[in-house]
Formats: sequence, C-alpha cells, structure tokens
Amino acid sequence: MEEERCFNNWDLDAVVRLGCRRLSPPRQADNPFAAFQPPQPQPHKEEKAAVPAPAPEADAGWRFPDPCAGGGQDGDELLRALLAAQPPLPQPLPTPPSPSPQPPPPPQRQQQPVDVPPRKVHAAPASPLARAHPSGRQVAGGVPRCKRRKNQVKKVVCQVPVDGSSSDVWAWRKYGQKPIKGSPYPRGYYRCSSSKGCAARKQVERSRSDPNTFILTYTGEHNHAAPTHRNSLAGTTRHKLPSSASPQPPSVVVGGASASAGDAEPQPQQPSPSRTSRSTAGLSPTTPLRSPSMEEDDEEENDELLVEDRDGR
DNA sequence: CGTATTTGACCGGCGC
DNA sequence: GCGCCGGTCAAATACG
Repeated sequence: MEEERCFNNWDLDAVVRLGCRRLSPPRQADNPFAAFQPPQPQPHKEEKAAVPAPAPEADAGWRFPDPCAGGGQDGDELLRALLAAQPPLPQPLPTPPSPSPQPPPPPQRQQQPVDVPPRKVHAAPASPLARAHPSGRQVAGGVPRCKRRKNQVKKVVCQVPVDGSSSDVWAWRKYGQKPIKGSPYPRGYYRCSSSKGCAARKQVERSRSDPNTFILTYTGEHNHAAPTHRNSLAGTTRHKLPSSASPQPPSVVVGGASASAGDAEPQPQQPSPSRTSRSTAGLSPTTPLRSPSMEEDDEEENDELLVEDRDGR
C-alpha cells in the first residue's frame, strides 16, 4: 500500500477549502498535488499543471451546487430553484443518469437519499451512545455511530470538475483522510464547521475515471441555518481569501444532501494545488463565494449529482 | 490564543 | 465467524 500513502498526500482538503486557499506556502513543503495525481508518472508535470491551473481557479470560483450557498444571490436562486423542484428536505435531486460511477442500480436501489430500506436496520437505541469507546467517542453530530448505518445513510453524490469552482456557504473542516482501496486517490472527510453540532459531512474524492473530476459526497444534514457568508465560527481565522484568480464556472450540482433544516448543501471545494494549509476548512468560510463571473454558467453538465442512499461498498 | 490541519489508531459494518 | 475496509475520533503541530 504504498500507493495509498502516496496519494494520501493529495489534498482533498484542498478541494474543500479551495475557497480559501492561502497565499502562504502550504504546510507541507511537498506538493500536495503530487498525491493528487494518479500513480502515474510525471509527477513533476502534473504538479505544475495542477498547481497553477486548477487550484487557483478552483478556489477562486469553485462553487458548487449549493443552493444555499450562494453567496448570495446566484446561489440563492439555485437553491430556490432546487427547493422548488424538490422538497426542502433531504431530497437531493433526481439525479440524472450520467456517466457517473454509479452503475445501473438494481431495481431495488433507487437513488433516493431519503429512505433506504436498510438491510438490517439495526436499530440502535438511539443511545448506545455512540460507541462506548474507551475514549467515549461520540459523533459530532450527536449521532452515535452505531446509529448510522451505512446503508441508511443518505448520501448525495456530486461530481465536480476540478477546475470548477464551487463554494458553499458552509464551512467545512477536515477531520480525516483515508486511502480508498479501489481508488488511487485518497478520500478526504470533512465536517461542517459552521455549527458545532452540525452533523453534515462531506467526502471529497477524486474520480478514478476522471482525475479532473472530484466526487463529493454529502451526508448528514445541517442543523442550522446557512450562514449568510461562509464563515462561521470555524474558520475564522484562517481564511484569507486570496482572491480568486479566475473563477470558472464549475459545474454545479445540487445535491440535496439532506438538510432537514432547510439548509442547503455544502459545496464541494476544490483541490487546491497546494494545500493551503489551513485555510479554512473546506472552503473558507469567508471564502470568496463566488464571483459574479463565476456563476454565469452555472453548472453545466459537468456536474453530476448522484444521490444514493447507500453506497455499496 | 484560537482554530484548522495532519496523522495514527480504533471501531463498526459489511461481505465472504 | 473472520477479515477487510471505511469512517471517525483524538492528539499534536502549525499558522494567522
């Protein structure tokens, strides 16, 4: 598994935080992007390309499908549109059949993020208290891990171009990264830092098929209103927005992650060429949400949103 | 000083 | 029942 290790470096977080990337050099002197790249040769080349190109833009405008995020206006509209089209609840979208990594689902597996007939519903008494671990680990969302069955978890999957830009109003904090078995790229785990008890989580992973595309998986719901500006307690300090360099209209995918509170969904961030070290988690809360220019197009077809309730392992 | 990021370890769930 | 993998937490480190 050396591979994994290597990829581990890729900055998923960057993706998330792209919004705020910082000007200062990343914590790691190495190129985080190197990891980003697939195990293919040409790390040098890719680095360069990746860094200068995608990253900057990404954060600059990387916004995603976020209904709420909008930064304000555009986003809002999107959100509204989405909401209008769908229930405000965790209802992602109907997910169009796209070239997504999702194979033709069996008749049973619908893409309904809402409820999924779990195979085993282990009804965890809502209080098993999250695994009584020695450490007493509890899920931040207050949801005990046991409670969340993998099958039952609602997930909204979105695909966004690396160069796309997306930003959501939510602030994300990276809490883990792991190499995935079938994927050369590691997966980054982010949690909504806008609110302390928010259970919304996001997973950022590079698409194996399209290294230029990131697969964002949103799970959980925000239990708080979307911040007007992406800021929140969390990253308050670290985000400095560099200003976007060139906002590119990323694709926006809207996933209804599940915001019961009516939140919107977080948006994916982009991989930053160089980890911005601490820019803010995910996007920076203050990240430049989007520039007016970026939004113009909006999403295009790049984005795909898949909603799944469970992903099979 | 506060917060975010990073890395390792642990646990649970799922598949075989 | 066992093993593998994914997901999350916690501690340490670094930066603003």
